[in-house]
Amino acid sequence: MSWQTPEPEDLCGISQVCSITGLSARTVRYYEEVGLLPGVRRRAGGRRIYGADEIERLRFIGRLKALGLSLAEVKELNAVYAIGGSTRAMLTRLDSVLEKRLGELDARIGDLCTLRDEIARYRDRVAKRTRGGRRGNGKGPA
Amino acid sequence: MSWQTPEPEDLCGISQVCSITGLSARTVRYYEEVGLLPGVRRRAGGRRIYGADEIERLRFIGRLKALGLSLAEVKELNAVYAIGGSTRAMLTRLDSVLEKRLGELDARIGDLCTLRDEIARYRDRVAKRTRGGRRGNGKGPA
DNA sequence: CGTACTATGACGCAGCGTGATAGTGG
DNA sequence: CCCACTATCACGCTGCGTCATAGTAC
Repeated sequence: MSWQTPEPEDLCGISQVCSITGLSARTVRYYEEVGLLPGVRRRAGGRRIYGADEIERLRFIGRLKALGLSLAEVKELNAVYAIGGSTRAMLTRLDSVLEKRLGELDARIGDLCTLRDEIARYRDRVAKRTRGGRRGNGKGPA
Repeated sequence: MSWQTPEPEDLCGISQVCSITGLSARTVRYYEEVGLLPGVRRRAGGRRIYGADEIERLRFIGRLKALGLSLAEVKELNAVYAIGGSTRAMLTRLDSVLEKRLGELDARIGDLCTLRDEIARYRDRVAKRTRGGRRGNGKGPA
C-alpha cells in the first residue's frame, strides 16, 4: 500500500497563498514560471492549487529575497538542494552565498557613505554658488 | 553681420567623445535618444558630430549620474534649466534634489546595515544547523 | 444568471550591453 | 578595394506591475 497523499493535505487557491505569503499572484505565478516553484498542480478548470509544500517554499524564497538574494541565487540554492538532496549541502552553500552577500553589502554601504559625503560637499558648493554673485553665463551648469 | 559659429568650434566624432567622457557610444546615443542631448548635428553621411557644448553636457550628466541621480532626475534638471533659463534656478532645484537624495541615501544605508546584521544572524543560525545533528528531513529548508 | 476570481499573453519600466546588418570615411 | 568606424534596429537582462481578453467557480 503506497498512498501518494496519506493525509488529506489542505489545498488552497492562489489568493489564499497570496494572503499567507504576502506575495502578489503575479509574483507567485512568475516564480513558478522561472522554475522556482515546480510541479504546481491544477484543478479541472486549470486553476492552480497549492499545498503546504508550495507555501513553505514560497516563504523560504521570500526570506531569501528579503535577505537581498537575487532569484538566480535562490534558484541556485534550490538546485543545490535538489541535486545534493541534502539540507546540509544546501545550508553550506547558503552560508557561502550569505558570506559573499555580506561582503557585497559592506562594499555597497561604503560606496553609499562615500556618495553621501560627496553629495553633501557638492551641495555645499551649489549653495555657495547660488548665494554668490555669478549668475547664468549662457553656457549651462557644471 | 551675424555668424552662427564665430569660432571654428572643434568638432569631433562619437569615439572621441567616448574617450573624453568615459561613456560608451551606446550610452551617448541613448542619452540623445531619450532627449538628454538634443540638437546633435550630423555630417553628410549621417554621422554625429559633437562640439564643446555637447561634451560639457555629457560630463555634467556623468557627474549627476555619479551622484546617484536617475536619468529622469537629470532630465528634470535640464528642463528646469531650459525653461527658467537661469543657472540659479537650476542650482536651487539641484540643491533640493540633492537634499532628497541625501535623505534617501541615509535611509538606504540604514536598511543595508539592518540587512547586514540580519544576514549575519541568519548565517550564524545556518552554521549552527550545519554543524548540529539535524540532517535533512525531506521537507526542505526553512 | 451574474459576478468574483483566475489563466494566459503581452507590453512596460531603467539603463544600457550586445549582437546583426548595412552604410561611410579615408 | 579594404578596413575601421558608424548608424539603426532589435532583443536581452531583473522582477515583477498592469492591462486586455477569455474562461471558471459558485
